[in-house]
Amino acid sequence: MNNRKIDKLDLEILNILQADGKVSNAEIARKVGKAPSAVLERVRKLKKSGIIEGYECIVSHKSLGRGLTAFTSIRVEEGVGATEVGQKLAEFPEVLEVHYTAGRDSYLVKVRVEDTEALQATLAKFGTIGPVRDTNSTIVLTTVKESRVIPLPLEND
Amino acid sequence: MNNRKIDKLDLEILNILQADGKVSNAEIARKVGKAPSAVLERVRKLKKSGIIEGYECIVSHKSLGRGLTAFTSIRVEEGVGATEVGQKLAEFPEVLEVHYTAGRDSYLVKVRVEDTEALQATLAKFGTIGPVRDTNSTIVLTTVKESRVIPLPLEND
DNA sequence: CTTGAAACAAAGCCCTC
DNA sequence: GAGGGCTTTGTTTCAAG
Repeated sequence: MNNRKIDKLDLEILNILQADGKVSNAEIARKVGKAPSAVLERVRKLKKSGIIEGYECIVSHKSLGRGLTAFTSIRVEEGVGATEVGQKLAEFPEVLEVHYTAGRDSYLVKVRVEDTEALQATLAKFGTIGPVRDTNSTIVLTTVKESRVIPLPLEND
Repeated sequence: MNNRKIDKLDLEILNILQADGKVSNAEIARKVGKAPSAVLERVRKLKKSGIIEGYECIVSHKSLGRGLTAFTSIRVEEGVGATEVGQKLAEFPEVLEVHYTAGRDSYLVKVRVEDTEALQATLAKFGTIGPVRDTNSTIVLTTVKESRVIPLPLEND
């Protein structure tokens, strides 16, 4: 979590990488008009400082029997133990996201499973976690957009 | 969207790629005990058939002034035009996900912005979309897990 | 940040099974 | 059809300026 100074060239590189995580350093170098070794050094520093968190291969969940996405709001017993609940929720492989949210003490999790039957099984597992009071699921019918690309300001900070 | 037959070797390759989107074909080949050219051919077919959707570079939003994540439920006028609303929502760069959900006619969107002020501005923009009735936002305090890695069954289909 | 050199990987071809 | 081995091209990586 090092807070390095990010300049315009870093932002350019990050934008190119966000558009396609598989571009080679050589091609980034061509696009920004610098030598490949210079770009390599930048990318390495961005990775080391935690600004680049990693690279993910996006696999089609529909093609692989995980066609059902649901968002489940989970109310937990107020007070202590809330953090551990989040950790336990994160351990389920079918739970892709775990967010602790404001408002009433609750988590919002994104679940990706095969069908409604599997969702029911997952919700039942949630119920076995101690401080979990109740759950409220919203089934996704169509996903129009799903990305992690964040807009980067192209001026300096 | 070709429905090819996925065998165990494909699943192994996908698991390795999901764990690290930047591994080289050569290293995958070493791990699965096959020649690099064979793995390359598999990966290409997986990409072509849509099972591999792409590769994303994950950039730390906190490091780059997008520290606020919110989930906003958007009720829309029932009936026609619902799809266009989803498309319009997806055009906002700060809107990372757009899901059309069951229940009442509504979208669930994930928004990533700088602060609450920016969230307010985004919500105001949502309001200018014709069929949008009202919005309901949940602020994320802590994100415990955020991934797109789906668990792959290691037996054949 | 650039250059140049060496190690490595990608991608195409041809061969075998 | 699918994988193994080879070759060429391009990329990564390091050292030195």
